[in-house]
Amino acid sequence: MTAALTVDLVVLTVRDDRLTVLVVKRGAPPFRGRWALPGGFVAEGEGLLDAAVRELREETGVHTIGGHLEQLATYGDPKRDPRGRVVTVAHLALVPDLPPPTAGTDAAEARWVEVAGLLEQSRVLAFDHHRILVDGVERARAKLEYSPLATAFCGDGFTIAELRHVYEVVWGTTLDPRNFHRKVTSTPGFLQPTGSSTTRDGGRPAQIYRRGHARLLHPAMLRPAEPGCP
Amino acid sequence: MTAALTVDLVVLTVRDDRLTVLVVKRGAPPFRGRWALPGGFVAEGEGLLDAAVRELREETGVHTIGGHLEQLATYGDPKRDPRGRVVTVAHLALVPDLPPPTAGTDAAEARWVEVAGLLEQSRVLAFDHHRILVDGVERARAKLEYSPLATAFCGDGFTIAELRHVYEVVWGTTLDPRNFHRKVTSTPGFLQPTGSSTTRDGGRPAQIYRRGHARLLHPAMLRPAEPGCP
DNA sequence: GGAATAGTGTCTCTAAGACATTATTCT
DNA sequence: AGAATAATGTCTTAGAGACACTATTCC
Repeated sequence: MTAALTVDLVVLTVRDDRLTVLVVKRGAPPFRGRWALPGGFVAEGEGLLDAAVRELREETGVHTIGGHLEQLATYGDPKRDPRGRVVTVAHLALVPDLPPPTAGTDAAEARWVEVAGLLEQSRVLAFDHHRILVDGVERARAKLEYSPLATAFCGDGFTIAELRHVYEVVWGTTLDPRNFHRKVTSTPGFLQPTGSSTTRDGGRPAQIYRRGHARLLHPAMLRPAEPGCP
Repeated sequence: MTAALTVDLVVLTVRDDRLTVLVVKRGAPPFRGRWALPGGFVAEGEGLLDAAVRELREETGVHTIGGHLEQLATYGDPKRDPRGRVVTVAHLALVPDLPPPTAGTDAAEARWVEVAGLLEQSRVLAFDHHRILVDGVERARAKLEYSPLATAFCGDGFTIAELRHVYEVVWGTTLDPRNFHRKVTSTPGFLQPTGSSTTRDGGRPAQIYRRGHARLLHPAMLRPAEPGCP
């Protein structure tokens, strides 16, 4: 069987103490005027990841430099698109806080929206994008546990407090600063000291780190158990 | 862009103390006569998971009852298929040891092959199926750590020794029987006692368990660290 | 000096790793 | 009785959680 092929993007960042996702207002039918995840058709002779990078740049002006981009999952329900058989390969991007996105060609408007609200209202996003968002957020939360990927939310250099803030916002919990400090500094390859430190008004300056070369955390940093789970 | 859409399957099982994968000998070009992962085109109006279930049954006679089937990843390199643009949604299936598969319509032959050998020889399988196999095996190994999915390799009722054997074969390690026993029986929801026990010649009978209702293990059962990793 | 933030130290408890012993069947 | 396999128990140690203190900057 032959199908139209698109990529969609769950682009997450941490802004103003909130986990936010990039959404665009659709400028063309179907779902014209509705909010949706950025995405679009894969071009001839174009790889899937390449298409995701291109769509992200074209439609929103966001570049993934310094961030992280990976394939999330593929959604191919026969009825997911009213136009016919459209299969989408969803991708997950984690990026540092960036200047407000600029809407591209296909999108009437692009903006950051708090994830929490979108997770509640399953009818806001077009197509099956609510499900894709749910899966993307869960993937991001899980990946923070066993990979150093939280650094993708930070800029090039960051402090341990900033990194901890990322964990707290993505997981929606609070973490003990001292135990967190011990954990991340004792995990080999997680962080790389730069030697420099912050300048700020009031308070001791903080060491600035870069992401290390580790790709997996051993042992993992588990998020606090859900209340009522055990 | 429009593309042909297929599903491919990494079907793993534990046979004769070996992790084995189901492969078929291709009965039609391209790669006619070469070994490949089972799979085929998605039908009109058919969901991706439905297509995977159907192909598994059609092409090999294997049914996934009692096992596990999930989406693995999607492979869409423009050059991955000489026929043109063919995007495949790979799936991962974990099944109990089953009677020898029967080749279906598209396949000249179907058989179980030890994974270890295929991982070494990256040129045996057609298309990019070696890469898909690598990803599938790694996914399976990782999932045993934080999910009770090893039970999918066992039949309906199984002993703790059988379950441990699955872990040992999939991970390629040996595990301490006593610590393993303590771990799986103390993790809530992992196992469900049936009350019955095995009958065998020589040796104390073993309790028979069924898979519990837990879908995630807390805390995870980590495989022994790779030598030279830390 | 005082406020603010960064970093270190200590105690406890859970759970994993290593290892010995007891229990229940069969021949 | 002896072989074979299942199940339980103990000691040690690594690491997470809870919590108090010291350090360095700015005003």
